[in-house]
Amino acid sequence: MCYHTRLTAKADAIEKSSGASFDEPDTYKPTAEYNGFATPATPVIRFDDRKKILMYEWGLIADWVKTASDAKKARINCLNARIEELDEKASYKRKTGNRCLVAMDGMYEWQWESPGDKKSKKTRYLVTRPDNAVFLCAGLFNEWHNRETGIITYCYTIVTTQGNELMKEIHNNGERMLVVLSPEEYDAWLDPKNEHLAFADRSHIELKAVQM
DNA sequence: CCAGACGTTGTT
DNA sequence: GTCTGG
DNA sequence: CCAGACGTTGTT
DNA sequence: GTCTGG
Repeated sequence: MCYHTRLTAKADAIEKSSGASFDEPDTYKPTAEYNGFATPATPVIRFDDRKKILMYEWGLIADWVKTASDAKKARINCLNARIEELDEKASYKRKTGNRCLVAMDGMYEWQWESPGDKKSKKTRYLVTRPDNAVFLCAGLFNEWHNRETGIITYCYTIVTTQGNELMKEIHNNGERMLVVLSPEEYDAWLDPKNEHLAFADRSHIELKAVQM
C-alpha cells in the first residue's frame, strides 16, 4: 500500500491549502495517479523553506548510496518509512529532522477479498478527505549527491503508521496508512523539535473511500 | 571481527 | 558512512 | 509476509 | 500469543 497517490487539484488550490507557492509552476501538472515505483516528481514543502512548493522525487536515496544504479534499486524500498522505526533505520535515523509535507488529494488502496490469500481478488479504492480537498502527509527529504556526475537528486519518503479505523478496513492486508496530517498539524510536523512519534496516532483523521 | 545490509510489505 | 548478524 | 522461535552466556 | 529473521 501507500505507493499510489493522486493529485488532481490545480496549482492554485494546492497553494491555497498549503500556505505556500510553487517555485516553478510550470513543472506541476495535475495527475490522476502517481505510481511511487516510477519515482515521479511531486509537490513538497520543506521545513526550512516553508513558503515554497518544490517538485521532489518520490523515493528517498540514502547518503550511503554510491551509484545511480544502486540508487534506483535502493530508493524503491524507501517510498515509505515506518514512523515507529525512524530512529533505528540507517537510511532515516540521521534524516528525522529533514521534515517535509507531501501534497495529494487521494490515495489508492487495494482491499483483499480474503486477506492473507495472495490469490484472492482485490478491489481498488480511492481514499480522500470527505470534502475531496488537498491534504498534506508527513515526509522526510534528502539531497543525494551522485559522486560520478556531481548531480543532486532531491527526493523524499512518506511516513507511514498503523492504519486508523477506515484504513484498516480498506488496507486489510497490511493495515498501514500514510501519516495524513490535519491542517492544524502541518507546521507542527515541520518543526523537527516535535517528537515524530506524536504523529503516529491517526484515529482523528477523517477520510472516505470510494471504489474505483 | 568483518561482510553485508541499509527498506517495505505493494504492481493496474 | 554506520550498523548488525553470523 | 510468514515460518519458526520464544533463553542464557552462570555451576566446584 | 507475539516477535523476528529471512
